[in-house]
Amino acid sequence: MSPGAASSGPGPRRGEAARWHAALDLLRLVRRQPGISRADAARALRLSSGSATEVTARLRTLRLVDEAPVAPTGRGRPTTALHAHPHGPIVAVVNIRHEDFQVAVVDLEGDVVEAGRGRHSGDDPARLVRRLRTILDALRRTHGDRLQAISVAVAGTVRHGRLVQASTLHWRDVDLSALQDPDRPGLPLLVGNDATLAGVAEARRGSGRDSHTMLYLTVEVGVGGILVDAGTPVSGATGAGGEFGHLPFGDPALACPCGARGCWDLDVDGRAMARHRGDPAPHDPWSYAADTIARAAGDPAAEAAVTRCAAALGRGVAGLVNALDPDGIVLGGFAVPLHRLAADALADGYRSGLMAFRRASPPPLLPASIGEQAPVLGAADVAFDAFLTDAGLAAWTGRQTP
Amino acid sequence: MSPGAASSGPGPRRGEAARWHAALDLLRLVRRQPGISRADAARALRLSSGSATEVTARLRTLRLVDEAPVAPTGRGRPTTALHAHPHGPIVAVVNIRHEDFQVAVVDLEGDVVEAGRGRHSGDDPARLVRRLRTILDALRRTHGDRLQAISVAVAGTVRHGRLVQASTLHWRDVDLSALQDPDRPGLPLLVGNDATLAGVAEARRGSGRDSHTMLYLTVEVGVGGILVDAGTPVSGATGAGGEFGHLPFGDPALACPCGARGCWDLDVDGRAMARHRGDPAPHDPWSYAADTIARAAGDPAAEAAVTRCAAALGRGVAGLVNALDPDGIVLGGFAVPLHRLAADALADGYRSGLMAFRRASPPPLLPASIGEQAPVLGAADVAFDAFLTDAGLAAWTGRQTP
DNA sequence: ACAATTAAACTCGCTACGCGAGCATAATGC
DNA sequence: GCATTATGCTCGCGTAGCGAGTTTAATTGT
Repeated sequence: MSPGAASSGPGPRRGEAARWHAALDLLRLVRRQPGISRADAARALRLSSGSATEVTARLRTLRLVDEAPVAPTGRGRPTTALHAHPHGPIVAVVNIRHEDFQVAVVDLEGDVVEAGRGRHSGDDPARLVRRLRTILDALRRTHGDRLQAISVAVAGTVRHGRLVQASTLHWRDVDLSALQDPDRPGLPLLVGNDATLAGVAEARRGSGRDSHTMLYLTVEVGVGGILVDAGTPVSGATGAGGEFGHLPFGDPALACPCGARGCWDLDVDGRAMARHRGDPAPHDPWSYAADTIARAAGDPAAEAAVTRCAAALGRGVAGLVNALDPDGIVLGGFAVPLHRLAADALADGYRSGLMAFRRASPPPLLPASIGEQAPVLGAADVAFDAFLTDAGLAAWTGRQTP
Repeated sequence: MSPGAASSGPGPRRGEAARWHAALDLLRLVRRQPGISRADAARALRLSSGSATEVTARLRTLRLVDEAPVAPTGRGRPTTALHAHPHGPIVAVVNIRHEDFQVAVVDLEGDVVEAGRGRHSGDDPARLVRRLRTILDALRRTHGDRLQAISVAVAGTVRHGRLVQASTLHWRDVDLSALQDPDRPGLPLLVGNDATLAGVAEARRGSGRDSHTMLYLTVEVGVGGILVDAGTPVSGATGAGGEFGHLPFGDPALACPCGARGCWDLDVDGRAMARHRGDPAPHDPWSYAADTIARAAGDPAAEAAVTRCAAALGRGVAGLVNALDPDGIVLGGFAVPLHRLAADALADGYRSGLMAFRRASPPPLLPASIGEQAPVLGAADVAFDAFLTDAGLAAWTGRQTP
């Protein structure tokens, strides 16, 4: 595959696309910096003031951006602030987690305009899918044509939009295409791994904001994450990239439920803590890890288990830094308390695992800053990435795509 | 960092850029498919025949493309084949290896129009740099303004265009910016790791041609490589990505010269073979590996050493597939004979290290198909990537970049 | 040999984007 | 109140790309 391949597939023709080029750039900018002034936007996009007038006027009548007066800051004619239009495009987001789910409606600015949640038993994926369909149908009815995509984050491995493995959910090979709306067959349905999407959100809006290449790592049951390069997740050919927990950093004698041996997963989560404390393998490694971390302050065995996991985490992170060369590492899930409670062990494992030339200025380890909403915001981000293209805008403006 | 960031830096203004958009796309297409017919190109770029006429005419007068008549294949007016212009832009490429170097001049099509090579003692990087400067100066004099970039591939770790570590060359922190031409200070100088650039060439023109996300791995002294996603190398924040050999897949008791422990490097190359054969650590692991591989046919100890290295290679590849999700793996260097001589051991290590859901259709292991020229062609590829931009084209057409 | 057919290149008027220059407007500062 | 400053608006101009019609160079059939 080569970059710069011309789109020979369906989509608007060249001239059409060129005409909307500046408009697209402006929308992307507004999404990245909501409330940016029109004057600043014109400078950033290198548009003349005449063109800026023309483009914003066009986008206003299309209900894509809204212009609000802004309190004057200095001399000169005051400018206006650009925002998502109150009746502009929105995406519906679902985040399927271990025992519950979140639903949200997000606008172009990344604002959550509507949010809900619910619990699920987890034993019947088909039932959950039906339930989510009902909720999404209701959203479609209230929001109508404003809805431009459905984006799903799920706690499991996703390939080509299919959930192929979800160990914490005890699901295998669940087809989520039933979430598609039959009344709007063209409506894009995007499916992604929750850690991948959380990483996207952290890279664009969270602790990874200033990194060019950010490595996101989260420990729950095992290790998940993603490398986000210039805002784009490196999720491989099928979308299943980022399963860093199944790199063989650990003891080859230990078999992983994934089918391989010596997986890093087994060295950093509740299962590792149980081994270190001499307990049998826990049924619920997540709760076991939470419990061990809670006890670490007073209980020496728990503290030692936490320390050993932190060291294993640090060593693995160092290996990934050697291989992938990020300039920022963002930690989520249990990696945050591991980092807090055993900073020295983690830093030692990290430093000593780095190639010597990297030790002068190793990339910083930062705790995630978005929290529970991260997968939701990341899912909205990738959905708007897909919308803010020639084809997506063509659909909104009513132009047909041949 | 977010994608779609508008270029607020220097470069041609928007209107200028838009005007050359189709021309750029056509040049990129000609580079990817030299000799493509004008009619096919117009279809691929979705240009009307009128626009195609206009664009090609413009590019012809600018000495960027050349049109040659083509033997008619069927009915209808025969079309013309698009090629790099014989007086069009070229890049100078240098590949610095262990004991020798290659120099080449490559055109837009990827054809090597001039090639040379030389040996170097390796003990004095400054002397080599001076020598290369002389050669590059001569190239500049013969080719004049046709020269659009200098692109350097080097057998070592590169960060921000600086060579920070080259263990086989026994160099540390060499500044290659002296290769810059003082008479043409604007001439871009690009520096990259040789395995990274070989991976780019394999992904675009070699065995990885049909992969979307290709993992390139080469064994020489240690393991190098790169993940190439949609033609773009994922080389991290500073350009030092792809050092997969320094992932801790191996025995933590073994110290690696890089400063870390348990590096994969130590399990797959000549050093590993020496351990397995009970020999002391070789001074020249490359030659030791070559020798062991040569003996593997008859010598059981050598054969066993090769088999163990192949198994270690397979296990590591599986881990990388789990983490990065490529759809094609291209093997270079000693990985090719390891794969040939111990196919079963490699395949067993590979299969058993994969997550279960990947085993149904694991990405294929393919030998590299370009060979020695791969770093040179890859270096030319990235140089032309940089040239085929608004700014690069502006420089060629004589427009000034504000 | 000479049409008929076919695919591609060329010509030309049309539309719309973005530019730039000039003008209008709304704030600050003296 | 008036100069200053930053911004938005108007309008003529240049150019890309389209599309429809025309021309050209090959094959295919009689």
